[in-house]
Amino acid sequence: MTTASTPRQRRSPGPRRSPGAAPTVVPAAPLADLLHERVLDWYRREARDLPWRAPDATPWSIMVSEFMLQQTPVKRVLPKWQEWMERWPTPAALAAEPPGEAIRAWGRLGYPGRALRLHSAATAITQRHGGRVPEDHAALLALPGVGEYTAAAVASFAFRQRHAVLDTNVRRVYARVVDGVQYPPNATTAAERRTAAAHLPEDAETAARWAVAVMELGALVCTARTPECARCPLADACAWRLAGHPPHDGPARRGQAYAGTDRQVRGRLLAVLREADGPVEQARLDQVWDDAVQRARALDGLVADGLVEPVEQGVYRLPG
DNA sequence: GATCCGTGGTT
DNA sequence: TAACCAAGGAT
Repeated sequence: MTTASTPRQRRSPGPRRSPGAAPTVVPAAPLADLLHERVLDWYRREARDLPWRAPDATPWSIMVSEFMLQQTPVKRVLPKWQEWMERWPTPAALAAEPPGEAIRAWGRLGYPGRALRLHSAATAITQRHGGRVPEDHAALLALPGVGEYTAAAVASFAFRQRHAVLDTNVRRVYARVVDGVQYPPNATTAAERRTAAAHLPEDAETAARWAVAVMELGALVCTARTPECARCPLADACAWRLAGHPPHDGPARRGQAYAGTDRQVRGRLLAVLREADGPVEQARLDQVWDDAVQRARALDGLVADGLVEPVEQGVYRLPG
């Protein structure tokens, strides 16, 4: 649900503190306004200088960054995003090439299905939206590979709309500051959406800055393992800190095994196809994994997912 | 709602 | 070192 049409909080034009003045009486302004000022001030000072946040970033470049950043760290995305923007500066440019080129250019970012969906999204944008990334939240959500988070992120970051942008960083900040727990639930809950909506600034532009600022706070200060509360602008208001940093209560979140899984096999198979110029013989694919049953299952899965295309019996390539 | 889907850096 | 973590999405 978008929060754009359901403003839940007033924004009273109460007296502002002079910049730099120490907070004296906290309840003077609504709590939310105080949090906003703190985080926005912090963001002004500490935000990373990321290219997709630059004034000349386009909605498309922002959307590409969001796809790449789905489960992949900023540091690894940066060089690949630069390459993509030079090669495919518009959705139409990407759509004009076969999907296999997107998969190849995705390199080792991981989850290559994202590359395929981004190519599909570029095609849809070119065909259905005149080559321009749609501003409408529902239209964004309808694009392949665009889910709740990405739709809100693009609408907020690119089009300055008022949406709750709930990523893992933001969820962690709210879990700590508001709920007083170390970690958010495994899956996003309705309660979390309500919390995020309730803390969203009224004004759209302010909401957009708040969205990226809270995310940045979670990424740089309120980190998963070793939060640096000493640097946190919300430290004195954080329920988790005030409660003495109680450890996560409940079952440990199960780590995702990788070694020996189909995913690892798929990764190796696709790596061979990515690095090859053209179609690849079965014999070359057979070398990446001993277990023939698992190997065949992984290859079938790649074909079923549209990441690999059978050319003829025993020959495969990236989709053309 | 649980599982699957890559890859590499950090602790 | 094994486990954890990283701007999620689809089924």
